[in-house]
Amino acid sequence: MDYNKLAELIFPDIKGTVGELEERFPKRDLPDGAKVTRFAPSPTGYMHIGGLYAAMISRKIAKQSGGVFYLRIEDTDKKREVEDGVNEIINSLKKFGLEFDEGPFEGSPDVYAPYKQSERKEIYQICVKALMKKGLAYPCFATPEELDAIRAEQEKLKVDIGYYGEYAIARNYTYEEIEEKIKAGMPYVVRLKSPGVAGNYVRYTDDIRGDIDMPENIMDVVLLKSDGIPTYHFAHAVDDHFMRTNQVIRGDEWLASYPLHKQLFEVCGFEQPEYVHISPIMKAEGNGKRKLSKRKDPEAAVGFYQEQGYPAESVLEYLMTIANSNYEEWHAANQDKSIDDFVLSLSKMPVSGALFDMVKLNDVSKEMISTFDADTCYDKIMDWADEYDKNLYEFGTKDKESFIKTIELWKMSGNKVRKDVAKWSDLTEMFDYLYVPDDALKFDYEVDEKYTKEQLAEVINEYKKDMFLTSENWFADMKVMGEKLGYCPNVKEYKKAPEQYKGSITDICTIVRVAVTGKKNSPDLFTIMSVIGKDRTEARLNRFMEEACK
RNA sequence: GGUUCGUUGGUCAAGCGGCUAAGACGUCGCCCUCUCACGGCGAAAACAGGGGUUCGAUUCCCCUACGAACUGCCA
Repeated sequence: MDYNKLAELIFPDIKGTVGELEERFPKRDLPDGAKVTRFAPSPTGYMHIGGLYAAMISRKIAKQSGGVFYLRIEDTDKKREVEDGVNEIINSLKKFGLEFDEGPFEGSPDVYAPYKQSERKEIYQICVKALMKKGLAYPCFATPEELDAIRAEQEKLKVDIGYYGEYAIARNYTYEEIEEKIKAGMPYVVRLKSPGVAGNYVRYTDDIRGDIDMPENIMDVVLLKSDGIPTYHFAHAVDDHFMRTNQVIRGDEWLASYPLHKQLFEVCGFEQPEYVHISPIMKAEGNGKRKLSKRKDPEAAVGFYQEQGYPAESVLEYLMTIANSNYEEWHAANQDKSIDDFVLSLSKMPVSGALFDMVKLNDVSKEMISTFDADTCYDKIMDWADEYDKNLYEFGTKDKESFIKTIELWKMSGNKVRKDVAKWSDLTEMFDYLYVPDDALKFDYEVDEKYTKEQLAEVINEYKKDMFLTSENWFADMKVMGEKLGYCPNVKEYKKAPEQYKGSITDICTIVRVAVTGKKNSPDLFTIMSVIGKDRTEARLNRFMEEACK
């Protein structure tokens, strides 16, 4: 077979050469050890938390080595595409401080452009034509039905499933046969003529997993689909070569296709990038765990965390603790440094998938928020509320000063920091008594069953007589009042002889707290009452008498 | 079915032939304290199972079980 003739038959209009491409996309001029990494999503407009995780790691590896982090859009499958999906990806990553050095956006350097695979059709075809000239690619006219039949046969015989060896019927067509089919207008794909040999193994070294031996690829995979667009695998080889990626960081679902990718780079004459396969983020289900699923798990979407109002810093911080478990320790020892100063180590990444732990995220986020000052909180809250909580936004806009006061209230108790808030949506849930107007406020009083209604009423009635809202010695006054009613002013004393009292100062405070806030846990009660004011406090005490003491 | 990967407390995890098997979150208890918190101290809690190799295995090898990924003209 004259492969040149075949190549011209299939690609009469493709004139470029691989050599020209090598010149057009020169090697990057970077210092030794600089990593070129990329984030390469499909433009579905959906950001998965795992995608954010991968992007964070890829960017970090590039940045800490003085390299380049770029965005490439893998839009070879039109069915997946969503309008404006690209911008959504860029914007949502931007919110996490993950910006690209290059990509399909305004202001990007364009040496390696275009960054959308759909705009690189000719580049792929040049490469396929070159392969065909070398006898390493051929057209295949098999219909889906024929392929199904092959598969069925293979299943029956219990041999490897796929298009290879003796099953690769189109491999042996003569030029004349091919020409005839083409002229007849039969649709076809272009397949790799795999040089792989069954029984051979290839060794792969992964920074995370170490050495892995896998069978060499023997499949004649599809390189170009019938519409002339490349499959993922081929596009990966061509793009990562000509965009000069030298470190591919990707999910471990790609691990199994390493032998194919290695072979593709080899037949094309491309230098191999390094690969690293990161484990997915999982979710518990029943007794086992599974990958966070777009369809089933709302928390799989990055948007979920934005809606809930988790600061971007918190999410990143949590993801970093998953990526390198020594991060927490490092951060504790370097509290003045930022996450950008941490040096991520690929070899310390986990090998098996970690369960996403919302409780831990909350803890990380509480710590994070406790380090923000009130003004920073204000800005972040308003950013969030503008989109997700109009009432809160209005409150914050109308009276910034009192709003800041409420922030200080839940951030600090005296001079001690509090760590109640993990996400901004907690504000209206945990602190509804501060942020929700009284007429819209629903109290679900968290009263302990140990208190009788009469007991509650007695304390509230007594307290109403003099709410000492302006008192410097509010707590001391509370003690006096409690003592009058038979409650021990000192917790230690009370514990020594509980039978002598109705309760302790703790009970007095708890009862008033629940009456005013509905909750048994709150920041400094006195300050709360000062913030909401005397009238509202009194109204709430009355309401409590109505709703909880009868 | 085949290929490959994985399996340390409830969760995330250190560990790389010799330890009473770190730490973090969560849980529980105690202490501090002008209530709630914050903080401090402490407790319970783990090497999937079975064979080897070795003076000695959580660490190395094999098998089993369980889990995961891949096995497309989707990425």
